[in-house]
Amino acid sequence: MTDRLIDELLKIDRFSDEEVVTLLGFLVNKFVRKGDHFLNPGQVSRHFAFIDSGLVMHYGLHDGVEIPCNFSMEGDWMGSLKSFTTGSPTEVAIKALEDCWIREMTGGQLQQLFLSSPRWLLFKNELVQRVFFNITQHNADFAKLDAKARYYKFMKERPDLINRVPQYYIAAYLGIKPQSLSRIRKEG
Amino acid sequence: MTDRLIDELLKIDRFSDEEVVTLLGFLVNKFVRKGDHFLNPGQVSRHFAFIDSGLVMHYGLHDGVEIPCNFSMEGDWMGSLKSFTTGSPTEVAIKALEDCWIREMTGGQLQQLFLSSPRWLLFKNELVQRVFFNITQHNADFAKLDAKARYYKFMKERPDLINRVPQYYIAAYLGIKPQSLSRIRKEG
DNA sequence: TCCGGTTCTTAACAAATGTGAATGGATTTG
DNA sequence: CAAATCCATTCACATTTGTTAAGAACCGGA
Repeated sequence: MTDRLIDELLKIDRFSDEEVVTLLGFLVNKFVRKGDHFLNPGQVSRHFAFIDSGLVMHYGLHDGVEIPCNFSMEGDWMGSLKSFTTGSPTEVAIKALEDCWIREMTGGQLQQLFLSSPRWLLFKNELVQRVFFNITQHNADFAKLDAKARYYKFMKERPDLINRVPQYYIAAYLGIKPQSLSRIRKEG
Repeated sequence: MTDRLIDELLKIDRFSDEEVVTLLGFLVNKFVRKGDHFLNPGQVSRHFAFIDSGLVMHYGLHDGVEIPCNFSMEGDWMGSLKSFTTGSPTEVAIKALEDCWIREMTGGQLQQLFLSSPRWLLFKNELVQRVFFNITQHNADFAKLDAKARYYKFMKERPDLINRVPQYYIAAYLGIKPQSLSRIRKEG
C-alpha cells in the first residue's frame, strides 16, 4: 500500500520512519463536500491539511465576487499562512471545488512537530517558498502580459486545471471578466 | 551609536549579543552606485545584503523593458531567494535606484549562520513571509482593481516611494504604460 | 424525466488602456 | 556652459476590455 502523503514528504526531505509516524499521529481524516469551505472568509485559520483527493481554491472577495488567487489539489498541502501564523482573520478563504478527502492537524500540533525535529521547519519553509515562487510568477504575468496572453499561458502551464475549474473562476484568477474570456476563447 | 540593522533584527527576534556579533562578523560594507546592479539579469545570486541607505528595485525583463516587482530600501534585507537557494540564474535582477550603502554576506556564510543558532532560520522565514504577504497583496490588487485604483492604492500605501521611484517604473510596477499613468494623474 | 437554476456564449455599445509621435523640461555629461 | 539624453506630458487614434442584456447549453435535484 502506498501513501501519496509520504511520497510527497520524501520528495522534500529524508524523513525518518519515526518522523513520519509522528506526523501521521497528528493527522485526522476529513471529508469536505464540493462547495463547502475548509476556511470561511474572515475566520481565523486553525488547521493545516494535506489533500488526498479533490481540488480547492484560495480566494478573496471583491464586491461580492470570489477572486481565486491559488488552487490546491491532491498531493498538495493547504492552509492560510498569514491567518495561521498571526492569528488574524483570514483575507483568503479556502473552498472545495470538488469533493475532497483531506488529513488535517491543528496549529498546536504543528508547533509540536517543529519541536520534535528541525526537519519539519525546513519542510514548512520549502512549502512556503514554493507558493511564494508561484505567486511571484503569477504577479509578473499580470504586469507583463495582456489578458489573452495570460489565458494562453495558463492553458499551457495548468492543463490539469482547465477542465476542473469553472471558467468564470479562471477568468477571475486571470483578472478578467467571464465574457472577455469567452471572447478570447472564440477568437482564438 | 545606534545601528539600524540591529534595531531591525531585534524587532524580529530576541537575538543575543553573541548571535549579533556572529552576524556582524560576516557582513562586508559595500557601495552600490545609482544605476548599478546588486544582481545582474541572468546571473546566479551569491549574496544577501542589508541596506543601510538607498533604494533598489527587483525587476524582470519583458521585451527589453524593466518591470519592477518589488522595492527595497534602508532597513530592508534584499536578495533573490529563488536563485540564492537553488543556484539557478535569476529571473529577477536587482538594481540601485539611488546610491546605496549595503552590508552583504555570501550564501556559505548564511549557511554557517543557520548552523550557529536556530534563530537565524526563523529569521529568514520571517523575511520570506513578509515578502510573500506583500506579493500576495499586490497580486490580489491586479486581479481586483483597474489601473486607476491600483495607482491610488499605491499612492496611499507607499507615499515613501512616490518621489523616489521614476514614474515609468511605477507604471511598469502597476502593469500599465507611462502614458496611461500620466493620463490617470491628469484626470484625477 | 422534467424543472429550475447555473454557467457559458454572443452581440452591440461604452469605457479603459495601448500606440506612436511630438513637445518641453529636467538632468546628466563632456 | 552647451549639448545630449532622459523623462514626463499631451494628443489623436487603435485596440482591448468592460457592461448590459439576452439566449443557449449544461447541469443537479425533485
